[in-house]
Amino acid sequence: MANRHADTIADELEDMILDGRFANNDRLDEVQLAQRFSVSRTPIREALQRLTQAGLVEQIPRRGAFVRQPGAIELIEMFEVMAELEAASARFAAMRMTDAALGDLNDANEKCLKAMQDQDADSYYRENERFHHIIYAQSGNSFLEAEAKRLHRRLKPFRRLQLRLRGRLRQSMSEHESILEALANGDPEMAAEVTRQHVAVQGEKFHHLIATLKIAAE
Amino acid sequence: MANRHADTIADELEDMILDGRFANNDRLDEVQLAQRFSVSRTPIREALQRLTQAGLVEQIPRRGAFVRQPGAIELIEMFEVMAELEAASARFAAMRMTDAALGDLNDANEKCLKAMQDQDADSYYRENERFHHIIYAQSGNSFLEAEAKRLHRRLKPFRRLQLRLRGRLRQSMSEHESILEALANGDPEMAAEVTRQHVAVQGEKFHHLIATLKIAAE
DNA sequence: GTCAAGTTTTTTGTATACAAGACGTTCAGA
DNA sequence: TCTGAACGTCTTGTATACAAAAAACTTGAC
Repeated sequence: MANRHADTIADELEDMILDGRFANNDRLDEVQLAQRFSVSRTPIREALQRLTQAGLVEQIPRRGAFVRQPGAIELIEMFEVMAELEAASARFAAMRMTDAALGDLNDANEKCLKAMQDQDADSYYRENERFHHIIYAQSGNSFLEAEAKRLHRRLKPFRRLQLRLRGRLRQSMSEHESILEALANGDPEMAAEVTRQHVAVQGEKFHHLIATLKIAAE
Repeated sequence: MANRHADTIADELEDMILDGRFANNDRLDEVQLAQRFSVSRTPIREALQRLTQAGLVEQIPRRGAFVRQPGAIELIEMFEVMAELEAASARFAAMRMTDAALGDLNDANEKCLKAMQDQDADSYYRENERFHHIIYAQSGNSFLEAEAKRLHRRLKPFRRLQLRLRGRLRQSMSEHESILEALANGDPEMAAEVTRQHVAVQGEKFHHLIATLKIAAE
């Protein structure tokens, strides 16, 4: 986007935070990071600014930058919004998408199915992501696509978690089928509703998961 | 958010861009801005980074920062997304909102009506904004509220434009009534649908407006 | 032993200095 | 006159220097 160093540093830090390599409220020391990346504080500060804007970091004046992992409530809220963005994408896609794209979507879904049967988690994630990204793109609304991708990426590590729940994968596949059907039929309302449920249930599953973890921790 | 100078400078520049005080593709010279704000380039650069993240400015490596006014297509896309965010807010609000908030909403709407009768544009804008912000807040989803506010603010100058169209104000008021009714009845689907239309029509009106301007310019 | 005020030490925020890439200009050659 | 390459200037990106504010530590009184 802008400069070379600050740019790549921001990306790396973003990955590190999203991968959970920092605990919540960890302080990101500028000089430490500068040494770690072998640059001065300037590009580090620019990177931290970017992460702050992205909501991954909170900067408190004269205090420093702290990683800001979303809490349970905020995550549920984010899943709710994600469900709406996906539902909107699907509604538009039902009206606007090309036959070629529908073919791609089918392809992604079949590969998802195959990955599930092969117990190939990495492949499943990749194709599942492709499935959803195709829908965003086929909304015919670049702005919506960008917003959906942004939030999708933000939620990525948490989606991974909830997919571990027993039976969730199979259920998810069946939901994909319904989405495909609605899109193929060009039924906007159905596509929106089915997609909303598909994503919303992820949020709920996630909720169950953390509730379970909390109980287990007691 | 972070530091004092860069912060206020970013806000000022944002206002200037949103107010249309810069033409599209205007280059924002760092030293010029630094002199203008009586600071060094450092806080200017931080401000520009923020504006870039907000989508108001495009930074091209080794070339500089350019103001990036959204084109007609992008604006229509943004209105489409705004309609979805508002519809989602309204759907949740229909299920979650308090009686007190419903009263506030009624109050805002009545003041809108009065402002329209008084031809008091400023007052109308203020109360209309309050009306919508109440709905965001009553979605019970802080994340959604924040996203809606962000986009709402971004579209502000363009909403102003389209409201100048003949008869739009009266129509807008009648749409508000429908929204209120759906919310009062606690009907999520109706609230979502009516709200979506209310905002979507703004996008369409805006489209008409620029089409008209284009014709007039020929 | 505890609390508080003063001092030292860190750390952020800003200014300035320096390096390197992009653009414009000029001058030579066809 | 047009093309193109070398030079010079300008601007961005990064490093460093400095100032101010906050945190941490010391010291003294109770």
